[in-house]
Amino acid sequence: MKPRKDTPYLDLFQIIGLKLKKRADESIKELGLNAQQGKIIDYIYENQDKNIIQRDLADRFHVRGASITNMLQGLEKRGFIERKIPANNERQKNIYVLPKAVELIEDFHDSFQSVEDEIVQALTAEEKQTLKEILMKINERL
Amino acid sequence: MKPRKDTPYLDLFQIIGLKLKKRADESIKELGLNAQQGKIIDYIYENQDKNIIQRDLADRFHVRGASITNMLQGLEKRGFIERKIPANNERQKNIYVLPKAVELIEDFHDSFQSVEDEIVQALTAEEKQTLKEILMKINERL
DNA sequence: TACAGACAGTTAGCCTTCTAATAATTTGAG
DNA sequence: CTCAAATTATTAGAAGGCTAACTGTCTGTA
Repeated sequence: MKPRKDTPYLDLFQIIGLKLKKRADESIKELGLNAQQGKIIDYIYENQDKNIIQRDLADRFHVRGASITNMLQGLEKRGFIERKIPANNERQKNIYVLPKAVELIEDFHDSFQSVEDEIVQALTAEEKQTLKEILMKINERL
Repeated sequence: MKPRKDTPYLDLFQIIGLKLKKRADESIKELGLNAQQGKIIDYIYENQDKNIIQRDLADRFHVRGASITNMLQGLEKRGFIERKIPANNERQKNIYVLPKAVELIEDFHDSFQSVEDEIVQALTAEEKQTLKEILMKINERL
């Protein structure tokens, strides 16, 4: 007899996603930011030499442009980043990390790395490899 | 040379989780609810004979009690559910699905099932099995 | 058995995301 | 070359999550 409802993959991804979000937020809370803000600062830092604009962040993090506007306004007000309108296109804003945020980036890496380790700690090397391949396959096709 | 930052599992889980949430919301939007509301109504329906209370929903869905209060107030106001204080404990509220919501449950199942299918469509039977085992292992230890 | 602490639920206020509408600028097709 | 359409960013307002503080009820221990 089949169960009336059976979506184990959807359920597992949702629950694991929620738990990871909470772990990640918790692990960098002491820095006065949340995980999403940490990820964004890190991404800006790694890419600020490529003239990234807000649109790029929205694409990379799968959120709407309006959400990026909100987030960056907050980070700018608190002195973590700055935005400059480039000379060649007045519609856009290039984004740069300020020293106050650069100081935190190593801490972000440590925090995210420790959450990463929690995910895979119980897996064998082979399981880790298999999992990564399958997740990439799913992500590509979704 | 190692990359300065490398959290592929955390990143993949976050991105896949976000994409799935959007797919699921989209797939039941026409019913006037979001995926979380659908999941909750479905769960109440399956368990209303077991005298579930709000605390149980908070645990099952990994959200705070206050969020459940909010959600259920909305669903009650719109006539999808009702809450009754049981005779033996005036602190609690038992939760029941009303006919207006029961009608939708088959549609929820179809919608969630189609998102489920999207997740695993590109996988072999063996990959599906392996993935489920690994996800369950990760979820248990998180 | 009385009452301190635990437990269930609610409220208020904050934060982050979303959609829809809007403004300003750039692009490209005719 | 021009102007309609596309692009980038912003705002306002709604929704849903959170924490902290609170009310009311129950429970167990001294």
